[in-house]
Amino acid sequence: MLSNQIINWYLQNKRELPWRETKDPYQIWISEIMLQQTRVATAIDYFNRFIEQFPTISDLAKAKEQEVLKLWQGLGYYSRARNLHATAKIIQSQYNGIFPDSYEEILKLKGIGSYTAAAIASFAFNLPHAAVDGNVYRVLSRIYGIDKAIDSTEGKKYFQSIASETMGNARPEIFNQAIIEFGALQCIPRNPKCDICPLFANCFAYNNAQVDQLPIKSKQIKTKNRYFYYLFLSCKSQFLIEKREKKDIWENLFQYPLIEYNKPIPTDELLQTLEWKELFGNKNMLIHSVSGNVLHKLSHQNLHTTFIHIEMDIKKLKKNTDYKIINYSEIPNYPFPKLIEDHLNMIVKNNT
DNA sequence: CATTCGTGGCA
DNA sequence: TTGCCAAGAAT
Repeated sequence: MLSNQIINWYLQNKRELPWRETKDPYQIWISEIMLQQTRVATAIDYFNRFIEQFPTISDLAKAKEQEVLKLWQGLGYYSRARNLHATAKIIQSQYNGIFPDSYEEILKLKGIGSYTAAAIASFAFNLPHAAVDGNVYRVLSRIYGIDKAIDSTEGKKYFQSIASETMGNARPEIFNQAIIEFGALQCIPRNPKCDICPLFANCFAYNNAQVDQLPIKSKQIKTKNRYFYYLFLSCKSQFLIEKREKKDIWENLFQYPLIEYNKPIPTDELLQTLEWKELFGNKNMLIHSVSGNVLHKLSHQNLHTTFIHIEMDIKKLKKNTDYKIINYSEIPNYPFPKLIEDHLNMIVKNNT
């Protein structure tokens, strides 16, 4: 039986991971959110720091969102952290601080979709729901030779039913862990280890030379270009930051004052723009330096970034704005996108 | 249904 | 190098 083969493989090959040492639904929840679109190797350190700082739902519910985002800094997809925090507060107030123990209730929580609900329901409560993630799509598509697109509504529904059938009467907790781990270590995206695979004899893709063609994805990602001009306004060891509050990338993270264009603009033209004049008027200032083009690539965007370092009396800028003046020593209190964090690290390094 | 949301690793 | 992709979810 396929489920037994996968489970046997798992029992002999599984990794020791911090979230596998607990049955606490809170910790399992945190790990599953972190692991969304994120590699295990990256998530481990973030997980340990997170649990250390927020050991329980109550601790997380009492925290400030800014603290949570700071712990999340560098992980990406920051809505995960915002939803995590919001959900902790809801569990605290509406569920008496107790993590819900049914699939349907878990699925209602912010930031939890069908995969994560099934993962938590099975790992923490051993409920029979097949957790279908990218690994499972890959494993099932290859074994059964399924050519339905994994990013179509029809395909998702079909794979969900196949996964449930494959799980059968196996223990949900073990089976879900096993098939995910099998996909992560053995049936990997590129150059899967078919030569040492215990399932190759019954694998459709292997026996029909389709391993490299499965799974099928229908959509293609397209990226757009944005042009960021960040103004690093400093005075001795102080500088200006602002909070990003629009529905865009990096919501509720901090950055320097930003002038954005949809096409590149020469620095001398930038000095003539309305934004620039509104910001500086006739104030006394010195352009300390202008960086070269820094390319920051996101999944759907290329950010062509220029950092303009200006030295001036920044206290004179503060009126009528949401800008905040902070000292280098306060950097650990504010969550920054990696693009900004990297620049700050360079600045601090050059001034100490 | 298509798009958007980060960052890092790998060939 | 450049593109793909990783324990997906929300809109």
